[in-house]
Amino acid sequence: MKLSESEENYIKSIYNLQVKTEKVNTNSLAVFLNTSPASITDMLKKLKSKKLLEYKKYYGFRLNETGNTEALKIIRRHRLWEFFLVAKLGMEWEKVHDIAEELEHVSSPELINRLDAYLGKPKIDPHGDPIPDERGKVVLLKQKPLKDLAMKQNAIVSSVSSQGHEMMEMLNHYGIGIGSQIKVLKSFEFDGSLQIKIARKPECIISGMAAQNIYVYDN
Amino acid sequence: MKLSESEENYIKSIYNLQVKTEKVNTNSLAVFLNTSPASITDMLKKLKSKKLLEYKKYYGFRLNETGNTEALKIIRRHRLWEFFLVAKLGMEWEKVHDIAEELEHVSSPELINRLDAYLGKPKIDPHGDPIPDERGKVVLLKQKPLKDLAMKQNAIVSSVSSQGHEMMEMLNHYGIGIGSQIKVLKSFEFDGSLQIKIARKPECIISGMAAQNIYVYDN
DNA sequence: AAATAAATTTAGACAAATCTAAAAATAATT
DNA sequence: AATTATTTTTAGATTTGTCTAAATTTATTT
Ligand SMILES: [Mn+2]
Ligand SMILES: [Mn+2]
Ligand SMILES: [Mn+2]
Ligand SMILES: [Mn+2]
Repeated sequence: MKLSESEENYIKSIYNLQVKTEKVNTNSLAVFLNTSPASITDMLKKLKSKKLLEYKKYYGFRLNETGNTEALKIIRRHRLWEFFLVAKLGMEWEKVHDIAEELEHVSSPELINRLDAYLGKPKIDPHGDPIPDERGKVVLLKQKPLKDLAMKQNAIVSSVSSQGHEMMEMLNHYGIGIGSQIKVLKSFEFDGSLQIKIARKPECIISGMAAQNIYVYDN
Repeated sequence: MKLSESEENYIKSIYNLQVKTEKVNTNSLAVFLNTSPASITDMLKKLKSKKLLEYKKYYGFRLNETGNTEALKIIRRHRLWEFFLVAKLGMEWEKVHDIAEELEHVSSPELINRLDAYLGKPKIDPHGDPIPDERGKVVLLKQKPLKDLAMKQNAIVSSVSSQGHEMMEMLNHYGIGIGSQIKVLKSFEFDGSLQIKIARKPECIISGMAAQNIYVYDN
């Protein structure tokens, strides 16, 4: 299926919103894509006519099987490029998203499969998100927000839900990265803040908001 | 200067045509880009208004200094990606052009400079064409068509003017590649065909047309 | 120097992707 | 159950890049 760059961006965004909500609605996609709701409706019509999604007017929409497959291809490209940019070109974690946002639209299957092999068929991207394989299969980590981690339990930082510059800055400050060993020492009920220990780093305290946006898996 | 993908394709094509002719004309660019002459005129107006070229109606056009600089940036990206695809991903010479045609439009300077460094700041692309450096400087080889090479003179194949599948097939058949050592043993005036010797390959005869499209430099 | 041919530009149309403002449908309150 | 608020869709424009067909300009022949 040949898709325009815009169509691809919409499909990928719908996929990402779908993870959280059953049905996606016009306004949330408009906010996510930073466009007007009218533009969303226009594109929904097109995607529906291309049989990529289920869409009942006024009642939200959702990718169908075909749409999902397409979304996973785009996400695969996006995350492989992010991996490349960090692992091979040594770019910073926070800068790679925007570049991958463009690279993901170059859609030669041979290119992507060779890139995949060249990178050693990586399973997770620099933000800790899983990279779909050639058949569109993703290995989901059993991760949870740091705030739900049991006290004194050893865990590994697996991903962060916000991947912008601000998050990066904070993580760098605390010396937290994807793969860091982490343990919660104390939790303050008042504001949800946590006292934590990162392996080979001094103890520190992070906010409840941070604790909600950092994901870990049990070790 | 922020340029659309189309504008970039036009600029790059004009640059490439300029190498051969003093002024570029509407029809040749239309043929080159496989579009209608009317579309060319439309785009020329836009590029002129963006002060990227000199254009006198009915009398042809030419990139100005700014246009040239932009063209060289696009060509740099194109050729670096081609180099990457062949050198790192092991793709074939004939397949990389179309992919680079898309990759070249991803225009993060940091990306390109890191890619350049990662590749070891290569000077020529897989087709033998020079890669402009960060400042837009190109090192031009003193090359000439094989048909103009003196008899029995040792030379190196430096580039080929046609880079499609057909050329690739023929070169592969004869065992000719960029960098091959070559010598002309005999020239047949009747049709311009040449008897040649490639280092470590059997002698063979190539057509006058081939001899015109394979470039070499003296050794 | 006309007449004819070739190249180029203009006029007008169209598809894609977006927008704003107005209308319509659905949801939430009183 | 009305009224009000929110969400979503439609109507109508706009920009970009393209096209065909007609008009215009330049080049080439006779
Ligand atoms: Mn994108
Ligand atoms: Mn990512
Ligand atoms: Mn291109
Ligand atoms: Mn090349």
